[in-house]
Amino acid sequence: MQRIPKISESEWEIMKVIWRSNPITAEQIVLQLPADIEWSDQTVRTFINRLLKKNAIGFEKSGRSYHYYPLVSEQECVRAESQSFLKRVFGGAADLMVTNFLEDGHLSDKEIEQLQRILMEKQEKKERHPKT
Amino acid sequence: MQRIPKISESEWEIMKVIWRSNPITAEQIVLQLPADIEWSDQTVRTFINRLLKKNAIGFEKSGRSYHYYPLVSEQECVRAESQSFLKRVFGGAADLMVTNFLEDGHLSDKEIEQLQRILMEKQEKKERHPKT
DNA sequence: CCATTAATATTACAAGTGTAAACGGTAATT
DNA sequence: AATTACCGTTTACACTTGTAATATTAATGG
Repeated sequence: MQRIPKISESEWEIMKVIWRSNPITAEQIVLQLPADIEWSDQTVRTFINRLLKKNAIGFEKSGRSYHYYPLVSEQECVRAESQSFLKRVFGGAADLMVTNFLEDGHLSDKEIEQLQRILMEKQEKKERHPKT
Repeated sequence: MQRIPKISESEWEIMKVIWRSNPITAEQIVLQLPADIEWSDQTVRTFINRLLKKNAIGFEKSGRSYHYYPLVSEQECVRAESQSFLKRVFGGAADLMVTNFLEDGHLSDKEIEQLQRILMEKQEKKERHPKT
């Protein structure tokens, strides 16, 4: 049983809501899903149930309804998905991927400047901690 | 019928081979798959067939065997997958994604320098073509 | 020309996904 | 107390994916 369960596209939407605020009831999850998602209540509950089965979330009973909370962190899920994506599409080469994003115009000028700041910081940090 | 078909993880492996060299026979595809992939011939042919059905590849008959070639470019598939990944995991925010890759230590120092060069170039280009 | 063989095409089958409806129990309402 | 309304659980069903085995067709060697 691997640490991080495989989370499907739809399930990601549920998880994002739960990570944002938890513990949370099924009803609230439905309400907090992005407006462009139009799933029936039942559908949402199905996804919640599958996430329970996968041990991606847990719950505590509270009277009539359950309050769900994550059992895996967003951090680790993002990392796992990123690795998988990276491997599938770029054969694992992270620099290739980032380069592609830069070249392919996914990023606005403002975003590019932001990145430059981050890179700068990283560089400085490196210089202050040589070979760490 | 959308332009870019959805290509599964296994199918990506096939596509990568076909993009690298085409037209190419099924036999050669089997041979050129990464060594760590151990699929039976039949499995590979199944994937090839599914890609045909999806119109991701085409073929020309040549005697006994077919020679396959891509009908969609790697560029557009990479772009589609990236968009999908971005939307699923980062809610579409490309800068968040790149930042995450930087922060999360996926990149070596050398790669980071490389990126800085690319950003630099982009910046320069922008300055030479103001508001283009 | 026909049998052999090699390559493609069809079929199989379980697990995962998207999308719900139906069922069941418990709490609230009449 | 009986009924309703709500919430979670079970069941459903078609499509995709991973992983092949089997069937069919076409080319090639005799």
